[in-house]
Parts: sequence; structure tokens; C-alpha cells
Amino acid sequence: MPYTPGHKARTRRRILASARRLFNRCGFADVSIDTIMAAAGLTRGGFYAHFPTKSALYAEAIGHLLEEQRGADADPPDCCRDSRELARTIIASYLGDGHLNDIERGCPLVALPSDVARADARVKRAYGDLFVKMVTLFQSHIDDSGHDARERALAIGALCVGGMVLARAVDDRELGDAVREACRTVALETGGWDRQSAASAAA
Amino acid sequence: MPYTPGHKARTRRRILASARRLFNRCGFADVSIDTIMAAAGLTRGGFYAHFPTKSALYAEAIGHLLEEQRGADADPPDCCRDSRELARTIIASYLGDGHLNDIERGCPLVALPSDVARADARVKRAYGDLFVKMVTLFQSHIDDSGHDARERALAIGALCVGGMVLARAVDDRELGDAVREACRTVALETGGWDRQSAASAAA
DNA sequence: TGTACATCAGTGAACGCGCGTTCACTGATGTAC
DNA sequence: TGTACATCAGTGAACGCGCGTTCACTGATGTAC
Repeated sequence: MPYTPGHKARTRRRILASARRLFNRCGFADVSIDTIMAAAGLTRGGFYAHFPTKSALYAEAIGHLLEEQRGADADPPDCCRDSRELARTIIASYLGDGHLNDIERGCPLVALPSDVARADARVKRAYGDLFVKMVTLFQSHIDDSGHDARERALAIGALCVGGMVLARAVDDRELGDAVREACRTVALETGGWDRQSAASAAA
Repeated sequence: MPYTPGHKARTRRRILASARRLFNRCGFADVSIDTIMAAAGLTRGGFYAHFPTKSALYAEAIGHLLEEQRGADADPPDCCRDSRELARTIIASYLGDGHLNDIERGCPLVALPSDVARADARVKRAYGDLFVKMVTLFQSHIDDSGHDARERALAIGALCVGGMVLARAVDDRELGDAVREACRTVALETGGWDRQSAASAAA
């Protein structure tokens, strides 16, 4: 048994990480296997010892985005803050400048939607799972855990993803900022997380 | 002067129409000039008599989407209906089943966002202009034409685009339907167009 | 009205390039003795 | 402990294909006479 047991698995993870970043930045068609392997410090030929095909890598890369996302996006803030504050933070961060610019490590829901819409079922399923995770997170912070909490959470998800997608697709910085700001405001409203500031505005 | 004066211009429009449909369906990279020309009833070689490059066609195709959009999307309903009813109709139609399935003739804001995010400035500008047109339409129907009408219109635009983008990217039909329905509800709320049904629900 | 001509929209073969994929080979490594 | 060996992760040249682009040519058309 040459090489240590975990060796190949580690290399595989390195390829996946490199693919994730590059797909996020350039989409599926505009990234070559050469580029992915080079970014992982390897050469072309070794690829097929790890993945049967470029498409398979694509599907898996999107699936595996979950893990890295969690860490990057919602780095757990003080556990004592109330739900409202937490929701506020998540939304502000998601629609924030950092996320606008860091496409490679940003959320694939934002980076790849129209690419995924054309991809096969496996890829779309991975994308859907990620979106559901996001929506469930929002839902858990909605006070009114009644009948329409899920509906509100879905709309908040669409505001976050839609707002950032539009901001990235537009050439006009001011327009992009305005869209993100509008989505943030309406998302907080929709989740019932704006009452505090509404109260302080009235005071 | 052989051929009638408008001949070449007509052919050019045919190529643009074919390109529009195909880009909407497959994105930029996955459509060949061969395919576009064949769909227009022409052959490869003639392309460069009309456009200097594939990218130029891409930019122009997105720009020219406006015209066809108007007709397809908001086919003018009875001119006597009030603003609220009109806004309702537009949003229901945008987030409706027809638009979900007719990708080729659907709105490019939905079909191409992540492709456009990677394209050059000309393409992004065309995309932004289209979005602004959409937002301005919403804004004109918001009663409170005060300070935050634009903000609300921007969020409504993000809900429409975001909701449909997500519904198309997801493999789960029920999830997609739920997202669209949630976006519709919150969009009407955000525009202040829900009061009538709120009143009738209370009655 | 009919014919020869000039124009140019469109044709299709060809070129060069990059990409996904294959494959014979290399060389680093853990193991058996 | 030291050496020969078997394994297999990774290499890089090569293949075939499709695509964007070019270009010499064709043939349909309006015009001049």
C-alpha cells in the first residue's frame, strides 16, 4: 500500500475546492479541467483518477458547497443575541459588500442560478437543497411560527438571492447598492424583524 | 443596387431573433454561431457580414430583448382597470406558469443573470436598463408616490426576478411553486396592492 | 420589353485553436524480507 | 537497520472534435441600355 491511506482523498478534496471557486467565478462551460487541476497544483491527466467526467465534478462541487458556505457566511455570532438581531446580521451579511465582491467564496445560489437552470437533475437538486437550508434558517427566526412563516421565509430567501444576483449582473454600482438596500429593508419587514427600528423611528 | 434596400436589415433581425431565443435557453457559451444561423435559415459564413463577433451579437441580442418583451409580457389589459388591478396582473403573469416554462421567449432578466454577471460592460448595461424599465413600471403603480416608492419598486423587482430564477433552478416543482407564490404575496404586500383582498378577507 | 452587367448577400470549405478525454509511462512511497 | 520490490497517484503527449473566424466563390437581384 504505497502512499498514506488518506492521500488520494485529500487530493480529491483539493480538486473539489479549486473547482468550486472556479465554477463560482466563471460558470461551468468557461472553466477547463486544465485550469481546475492547475489551480489545485496538479496536471490534466490525473483528473480522471478522481472523477469520471467534468459534469460529475460539477454536480459534486455544487453539493459540497454547503460545508464551506456555513463557515464563510454565518460565522456564529454571540449566542446570546436575540433572534431578531441574529436574522438582521445574517441578512446584512448576505446582502453586504463583502459578499458582493467575493464571488469565488460567495454563495453559489447567487453565482450560478442561470447555469444551474440548464444543468442536469443532480445539479439542480443540490442547488434546491442549499436553498431549502437557507429558507429553513430564516424560518426558524420568524416569531410568528404560525401558518405563513414558511411563506415569509421563502420570500426572504428570494429577496436575498434575487437582490444579490441583480446587483452582480448590473454595471451600475449605485443601482446595485439601491437594490441590495431595498431588499434588506423589505426582507426585515417581511420577517417581522424591523419592529425595533420602526419603534425607535416613531420615538 | 441588387436586392431590395431592406433585405439585409431583415436578415439581420432574423439572426437577432434566433440568437435571442437560443441565448435565453442555453446561455452564451453553449450556443454556436452555426446553430444560430441555421435557426435563422442561413449558413455559418454569412454571420460576419452582419456582426463583427459573437460577443457583439450577444450584447445586441440582450439589448434588443426589450422590444419583444413588452409585447410578450405585458400585453396591455383593459385600459380602464385601476392601478392596483394592473399591478396584480403584471406580477401574476411574470411569476406565472407560462413564464416559468417558456424560457425562450421569457424575460432575459430571469434566463441569464449569472451569465450576464460574467459578461462585459455592454451586456451588463443592457441588462441593467431592462431591470430599470421593469422597476419604473412597478413604481408608477405604487400609490404612495412619496419618498420610498422607488425602494419598494426595487424590492418588488427583486422578488419577481429572484422568485422566477429560483423556481427555474430548482428540480422540485412544489418548491418552485411555493417560492413563486410567496414572492407574489409579498410583492403585492410591498406595493400596497393587497389591501383589497385583505379587506375582503376581513369581511 | 428584353438582355448584359455590376453588385453584394449568402455559401461552404478550410484553418487554427482549445478542450475533454485517453493512455503508456514515471517515480514516490509503504512493505516484505 | 537496510535493500528490493510492488503499487498506484500523478504526468504529459496525443487524439478527435467542435467552435469561432476567414475567404474565395456563387448566384439572385435591380439597373442601364
